[in-house]
Amino acid sequence: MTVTRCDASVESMLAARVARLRLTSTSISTSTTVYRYKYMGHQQTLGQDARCKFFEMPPGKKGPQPHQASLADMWGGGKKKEKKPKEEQKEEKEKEKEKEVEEKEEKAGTSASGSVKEEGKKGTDTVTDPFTVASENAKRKQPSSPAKSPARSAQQPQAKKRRVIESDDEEGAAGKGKVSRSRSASPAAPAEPPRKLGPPKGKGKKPAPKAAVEEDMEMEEDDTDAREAATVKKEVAAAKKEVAATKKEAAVATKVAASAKGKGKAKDKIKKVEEEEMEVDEAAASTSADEGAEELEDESEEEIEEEKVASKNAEAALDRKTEVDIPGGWKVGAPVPYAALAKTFALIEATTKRIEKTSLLTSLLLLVIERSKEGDADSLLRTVYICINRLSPDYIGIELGIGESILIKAIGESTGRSLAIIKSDLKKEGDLGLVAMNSKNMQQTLFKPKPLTVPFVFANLKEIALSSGHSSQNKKVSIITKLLAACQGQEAKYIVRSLEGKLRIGLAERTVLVALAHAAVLAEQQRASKKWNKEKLASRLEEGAHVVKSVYSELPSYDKVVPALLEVGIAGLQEKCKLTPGVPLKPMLAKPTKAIGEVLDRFEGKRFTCEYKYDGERAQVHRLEDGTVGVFSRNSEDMSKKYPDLVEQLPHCIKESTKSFVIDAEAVAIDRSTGKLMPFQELSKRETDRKDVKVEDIQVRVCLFAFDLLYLNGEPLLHRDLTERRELLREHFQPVDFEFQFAKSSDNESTEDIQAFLDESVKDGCEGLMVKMMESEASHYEPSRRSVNWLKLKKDYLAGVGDSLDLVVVGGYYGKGKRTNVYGAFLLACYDADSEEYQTICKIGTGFSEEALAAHWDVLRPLELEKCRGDIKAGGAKPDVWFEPRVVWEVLTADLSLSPVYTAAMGLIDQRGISLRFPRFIRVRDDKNADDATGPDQIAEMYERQVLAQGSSKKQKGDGDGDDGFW
DNA sequence: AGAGGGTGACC
DNA sequence: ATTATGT
DNA sequence: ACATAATGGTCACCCTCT
Repeated sequence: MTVTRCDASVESMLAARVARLRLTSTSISTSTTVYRYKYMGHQQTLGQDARCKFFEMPPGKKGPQPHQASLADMWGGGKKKEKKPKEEQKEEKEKEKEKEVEEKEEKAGTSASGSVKEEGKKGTDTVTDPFTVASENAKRKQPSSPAKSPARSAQQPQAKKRRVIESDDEEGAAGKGKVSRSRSASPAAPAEPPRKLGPPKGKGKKPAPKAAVEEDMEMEEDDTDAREAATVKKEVAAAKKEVAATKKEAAVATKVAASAKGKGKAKDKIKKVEEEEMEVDEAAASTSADEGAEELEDESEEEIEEEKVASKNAEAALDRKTEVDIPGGWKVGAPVPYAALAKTFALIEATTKRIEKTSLLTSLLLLVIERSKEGDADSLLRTVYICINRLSPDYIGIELGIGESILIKAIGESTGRSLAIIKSDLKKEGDLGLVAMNSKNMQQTLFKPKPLTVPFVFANLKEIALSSGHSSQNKKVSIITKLLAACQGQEAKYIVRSLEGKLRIGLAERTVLVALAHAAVLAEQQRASKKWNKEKLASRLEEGAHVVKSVYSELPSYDKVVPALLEVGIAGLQEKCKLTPGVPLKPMLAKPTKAIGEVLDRFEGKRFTCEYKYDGERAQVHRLEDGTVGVFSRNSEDMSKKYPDLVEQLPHCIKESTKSFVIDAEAVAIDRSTGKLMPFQELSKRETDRKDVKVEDIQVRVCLFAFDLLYLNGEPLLHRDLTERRELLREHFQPVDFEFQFAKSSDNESTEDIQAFLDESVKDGCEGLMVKMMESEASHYEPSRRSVNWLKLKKDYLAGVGDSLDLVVVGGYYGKGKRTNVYGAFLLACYDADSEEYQTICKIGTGFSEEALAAHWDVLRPLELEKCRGDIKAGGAKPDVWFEPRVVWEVLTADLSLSPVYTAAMGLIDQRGISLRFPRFIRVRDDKNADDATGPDQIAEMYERQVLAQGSSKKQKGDGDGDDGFW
C-alpha cells in the first residue's frame, strides 16, 4: 500500500499533529496501519444529548435513571449547573481527567478488543435489529451513559484548551506552526488551504466577518480590543475546565474582556492566540480594508460614543442609525441605497449577539421608514425581502434558478478569471460571496459605477427569476454580470449570497420579523413625538415583536403585513391581518424526542395523545367559501397543481355543514389495490406542480391523513384545545377509503402502550409517533413554532435503537461557511470482502462537532490520494478528494433506500445500490479496520428487513378496530 | 430526441 | 430531514 | 428555549449540448 508521499515539511507537520492528537498508529502488518484516534469521537455518541447531560448529570447524582430528562429539564439543569460553585466544578474536572488518563492508558496498553469495552458492546457488528435488540440496548445504554457523559463533556473543553496552548507553543517555539502553514505556498505540496488551528470557536467569525472586523480595527482600537478579548474569553471559558496554568490565563483574559479597556499583558495574550488568525487573513483583509475604512472613517467618533452607551443601555442599543447609515445618508423619497444594506449586513455578520443583530437591522429599517415618502410601503417591503432573501411570498413560488455552478460562471465572466481559479478560491474562502468580492476588488476599476439601489437590485433579481426558456441561462448570467459590475466594496459579497439563497449573516426570518416590529414601534413613537420611558418602550417593543410574529405566522405574506404595519401600526395589525383561507399559515412543528420516558416526563399528569407520524408530505388543505380548494406544503408552497386528485377527492370527504376550513394533514402514497401505504420514495415520484398535472395521468395515488383543524366555517380555531379541534375535525369530515382518513391515534399513557403503538406504527409503514398535548393552552396550535407541545418519537432517535452501520471514509468534500478549511462532508463506503472492494453508500455531513471536524481533517488529510483507488466502486459520487480507505465511523440512519448513485449492495436487492436516509455521524470506530466495515450482505439484509417490517401489518377493511377505519 | 448537469422541492 | 452552537 | 447554519438522499423538471 502506498501512502501518498509528501514533502518533508508535511511529514514533520504530520508528526506534530499526530502527537498532539494522541493519535497512535499501530502497525498490524506491512500493508495495514490502524490509526486509533483518541479524541472526542467517543463522547459524541449522543450528540446533542451529551451537551445536555453535561449539565444534567453531576457525578453524584446519577444512578439508574428511568429515562433521560426532557429537553426542558436539561436546559433548566444547565442553568442550575452553571451556577455551581467553582470548587465543585474543579473537583469534577479532576475526576474526569483521571478517567481520561485511565482510558488513555487502556488504549495504549491493550489490544483493540480491550479498548472497546462497553463501547464495543455491539462487537464487530453494529448492525442491529431495532425490534429484537432494541430494548436490550436501551437498557444497557441508558444506565451506562450517565457514567460516561461527564468524561465526555470534560474532554471537549480540554481539547479546546489543548489547542490554545498549541498555538502558544507554536508562536513561542520558533513558529513550527508557521512552517507548516507557509508550506501551503510551497509548490510541491498539494496546496493545503491555510488553516486556522485555533479552536473553531476562536475563528468563529471566519473569513467572512473578518473584513468587517478589520475595518473596525482601523477606526477604533478599543473596540477591536474588546472584540478580540471577547473571542479569547470564549476560548478561555471553554478551556478553564483544566489545569491551573490555563486558569491564570483565563483570569487575565476574562478581566480584560469584562473591562473592555485593559491593555498591556492581556493584550499580548490575545495577540498570541489571535495572531495566526490574522496571519492567515492578512491578505484578504487588506484587500477589503480600503473601502471599509473609507466608508466608516467619518463617523468613528460618534460610534465610540454610541458603543459605550449601547452596552449599558438597552434603549440606546436600539438606535444605531448612524452606524448603519451610509455617509451622507440618502434623501427622503430617494431609493434606498444598497450600500446601506450591505453595510448593515456586514455589521450584523460581525457579531454573534442576537440582540445586537436585531438592533442593527431595526435601525436600518427605521431609516428606511423615515426616508420613505408618505404612503410608500414598497421601499420597506423590498428591503425586507432582500433581508430574508426572497422575492415574494412563498406560496407564489418564484425561483431564481441560480445555483453554485451558474454563479461561478457568472463571477468568472464578470471578473475575467478562469473557472478553475474561482473554484480554488471557493475552496479556500468557503464562500462564493467572498470570492466575488475579492476578485472584484483586485481589479482596478476605472469608473466608479453608479451606486446600486435596493429597488434596482430587487428588480434584477426578479428578472433573473422570471427568465426561462431558450438561452435563459445566458441571460441570467449577463444580468448577474451587470449587477456585479455595479458593486462597490462589500456589496458583491451580499449580492452573490443573495443569489445563492443564503445571506449567512446569522440573521434570518425570525430576527427580521422582530426588527421589523421594533422599527415600526420606534417609527410610531417618533411620529407621535412621544417619548416613552424605558419600561414602557421595552414593553411596547416586546409586544410589537409578539404581535408581528404571530400575525405573520397566520398570514405569512410580507406583501400584506408590511403595508398594513405602516398603515395601522402594531395596534391595528391583528385586526387587519388575520388567518385567511387561501393563504397558507406556517405549520406547527415538533421536537425530536430521545426516549419514551422523555415524553412521559414532559406530559406528566397532563392529557396527551399519540398519533401516527405518516411518512409522506405535509399538506395544509384550504377550502374557501366559494368551494376553491388549495393544498399547501410544509413550506407554504402552493401544491394545488401537484395534487389535482386531492382537490377532486376532497368534496366526498366533507360533510354538508362544512363550508370553509383549513386542515393540517399528511399526504401519503397509497396502493389503491392493496390499501397499503407506500414509502416516501414512491410519493416523490409524483409529478410536481411545475406543469399542470392531469388526474388521469397520475400513477401514484395519495391518501390524506388529517390530524388537525385550524379554521372552520369562518372561524379560526388556533386558540382552542386540541381536544376540541379534533372533535370538530371528526364531526365535520368523513373518512373515505384510500382517500381521506383521520390520523390513527391512541390516548394511552403508559410506556408499554406507547411502545406498542410505536411498533405498530412502524409496521404500518410510518415513521413513528407524534405526541401532543390535548388540553390547556399548551395544546393550542402555534404556527411555525417547534414547540415541546408536539413531540416526535421515531425509532431511530431512541438511544441505541436505530440502525447503525460501520462505514469506511473514502472521500471528502471541502466545507463552506463555518466549515471553511475543514472537510464539510465525507463520502462513505461499505466493504465487500468477497470482491475486496469498497462500495459507496452515502455522504455524511451532520453529527460532527466542530472539534470532530478539525480532528477528522487532521487524521484524513494525510490519507488523501492522488486519485480514486481502483478498489473503490464510486458510482456517481465525486468527492473533492479521495482517501485511503482506513478510517471507520459508526453512522446512524433512519431508513435504507434504493439509490441511483451509490453502489453498495448493488445487485443483491436490485440493480441499483443502496443508500441511507438521514445519515448522521455517531462516532469513530477506532477499534475497526476498513475491512471490518459493514458488508453489502448485511446492508441488503437490513433493507429486506425494513421492507418486511413495514409490510408485516395485516390490515383488512373494516376490521373494526374502532379508530375511524382500518389503519 | 435523448443524455446529462443544474436546481429546487420534499423528506 | 439531523445535528451543533451561541445567546 | 430559540434561532441559525452546517450538512444528508431522491425525485421531477428545466436547460443545454450532442
